[in-house]
Amino acid sequence: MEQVSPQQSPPAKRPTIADIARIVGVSKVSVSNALNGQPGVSDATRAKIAVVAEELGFVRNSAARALSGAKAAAVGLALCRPARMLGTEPFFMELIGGIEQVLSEASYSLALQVVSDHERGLEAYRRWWGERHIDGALLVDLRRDDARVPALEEMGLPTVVIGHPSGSGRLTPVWSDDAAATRETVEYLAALGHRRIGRVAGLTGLVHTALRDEAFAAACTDLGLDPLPTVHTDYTGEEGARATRRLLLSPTRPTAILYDNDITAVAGLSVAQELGLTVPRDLSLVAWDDSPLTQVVRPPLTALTRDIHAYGAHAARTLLTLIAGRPTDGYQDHAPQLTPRGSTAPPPAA
Amino acid sequence: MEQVSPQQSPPAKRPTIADIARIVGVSKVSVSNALNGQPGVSDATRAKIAVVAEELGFVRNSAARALSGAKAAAVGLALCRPARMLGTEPFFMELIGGIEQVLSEASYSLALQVVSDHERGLEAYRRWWGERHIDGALLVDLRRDDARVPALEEMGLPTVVIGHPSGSGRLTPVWSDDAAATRETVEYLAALGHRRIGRVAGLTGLVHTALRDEAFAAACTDLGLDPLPTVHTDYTGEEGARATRRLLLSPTRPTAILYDNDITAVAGLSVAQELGLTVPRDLSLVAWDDSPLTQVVRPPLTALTRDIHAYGAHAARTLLTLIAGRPTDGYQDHAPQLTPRGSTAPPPAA
DNA sequence: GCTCGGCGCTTTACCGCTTCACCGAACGGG
DNA sequence: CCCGTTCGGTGAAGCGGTAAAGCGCCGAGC
Repeated sequence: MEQVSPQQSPPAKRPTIADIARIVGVSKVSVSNALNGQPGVSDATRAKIAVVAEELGFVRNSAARALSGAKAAAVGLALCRPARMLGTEPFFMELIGGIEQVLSEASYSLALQVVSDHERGLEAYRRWWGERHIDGALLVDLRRDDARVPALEEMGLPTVVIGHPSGSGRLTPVWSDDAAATRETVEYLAALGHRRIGRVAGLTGLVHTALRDEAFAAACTDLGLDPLPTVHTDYTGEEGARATRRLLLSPTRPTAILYDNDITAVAGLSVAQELGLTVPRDLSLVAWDDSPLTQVVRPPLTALTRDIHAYGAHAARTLLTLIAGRPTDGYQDHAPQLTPRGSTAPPPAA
Repeated sequence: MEQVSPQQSPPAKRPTIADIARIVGVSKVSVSNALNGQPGVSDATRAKIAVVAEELGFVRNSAARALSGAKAAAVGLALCRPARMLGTEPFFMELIGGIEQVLSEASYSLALQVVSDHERGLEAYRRWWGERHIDGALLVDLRRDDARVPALEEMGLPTVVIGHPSGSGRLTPVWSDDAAATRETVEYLAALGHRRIGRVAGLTGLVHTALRDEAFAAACTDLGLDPLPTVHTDYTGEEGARATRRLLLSPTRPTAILYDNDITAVAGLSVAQELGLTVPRDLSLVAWDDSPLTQVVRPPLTALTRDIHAYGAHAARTLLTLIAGRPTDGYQDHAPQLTPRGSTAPPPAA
């Protein structure tokens, strides 16, 4: 080989705690302890070590750290939604924002994977955990009899379920009381005089959809309202529009509709206007989840407001507690609050 | 504490190659070689090892692997936006969806951190790279004279910049031609007869905002249109509304407005309607970036459509190429296409 | 017949860090 | 003055992999 040695600059040997130890004149162990704030090192030594580490530009090798049994300082979240749909839903970005805020304060990072279905999501958790890439997991979009729950339980991966305790098994839940909010909304609409209330729901199969379905039906029954079928959607504007059209063209047209998210509600508003209905005179609308969207349309939508950012933060905080080995029973967030705006009013006089 | 012992199941010791080796009756090294497709293992042994690995549910420990010099199989993305704003912008979730899709096909994961400013973003990259947590990075929201560019260059971290080459230095850019799209839009509006076109832009300081500003100004000059001031916003609905109000109440009220994102455009539509203007009769609106939002409002908005999902996918693919050590010049995506809808029409007869 | 080379596998030696067991010196109470 | 404690610190032993070198064994070539 007469080839010139490749220009591959030498891998730039990074400084290790051994280097620091040699320079300062102490053992590796002391350096490790000093850098991790562990006891057993005098303040003077600690300071010297800090200085040398700084000037060497030392960065600890987390691989080695993880190998010796320390934490990975990351938690995993596998989102099971068709990737293209995520963009439309403010919910997840807000949730992630809240999660991130808490994690970054603890210097934890978030491993995020968007997967097509729950099996692949489970695979991701399994891989991350197996590789010791994460110390804990967050689970969302809980389904009835969700296979991921027993699987994660068995793996022994500290997990926080963002969803109702009824589906979280022995995993730790962080949830809000959707049933109460549903009931409150129905009562509010009934108080305005509505007797035919429609519901455009989210994906069947999701635990919270079922809970809202039940609470909605129960509330209607209790208040003696005419039962209307609930229409399920995939949360997109298209399906929201279709569902609304279906409800409004049925013989028992509702005078009010409760939507499971903001996107379907906004789409529903457009459909109503297309059909020549004036909101809220002819039709009242309520959106679940408030977002800038609801206030940007005319009329602004009455919405079930909750602080999703805080919700995510609570979940992250609970997970960190769990990872630290401290006991926690989970966290019940505030129920969403009804924020009346311009899209609700008494029904038209029969 | 008379509390029942917590369900904390034991840390669930995971199988290692040593376990497999013991069971199969070979050395760790043979297992390692077999599992990695290295030569030096007979097919028979290889098969036995595969079987045992499978039934043990073996997952290789990437920490140990990384320690011995292999890849981390992850890339990093630090988003520098106030966390609360993310939820409102479909752009990022779509982008992340596209990135994720490509990464997950390659079994790469995405390390995501939402940070408050660019310095902290840089810190995240530095930490990840130092810890060998990532093999490459994605950079977004490029600023003029962005300090992160030289820093990442110096670190030697393979990086793809999602943004115009003019700001990406020696890093690999993936971009689309915003200037062309801006010009096309102005020409379209001018062809309709508009002579006073307003612009509600994004954050000053971002490279793509500046590029659009320049292209917009140049197009107006070339076409001999009346110059109007560009109003900058932070992409939120509130600022979009304020900017629109300012433009519409100015003595030189524009007859058409071009917005830098969908949220501000939708907010602008509401403001126009509040002020008693009918869109598109009295005012034409164009949104940059199409999303379900633009089609859910009335009238549906004329928008600059681009496939953000694909954009993210291209970026991820380019980064993987870079990481693999194969050469790449970056990738120029299609320029956004103008999709005319109901929000644009000729201006009112003067 | 003896060397040589390749195959299939093992042994050895780390990678950088943490945990564990232990140790000497200083201190302080009885 | 002695003994138990605390403090500040050390050395060795891995964590789970991988790279490199070594080692029988076999068939081929001179």
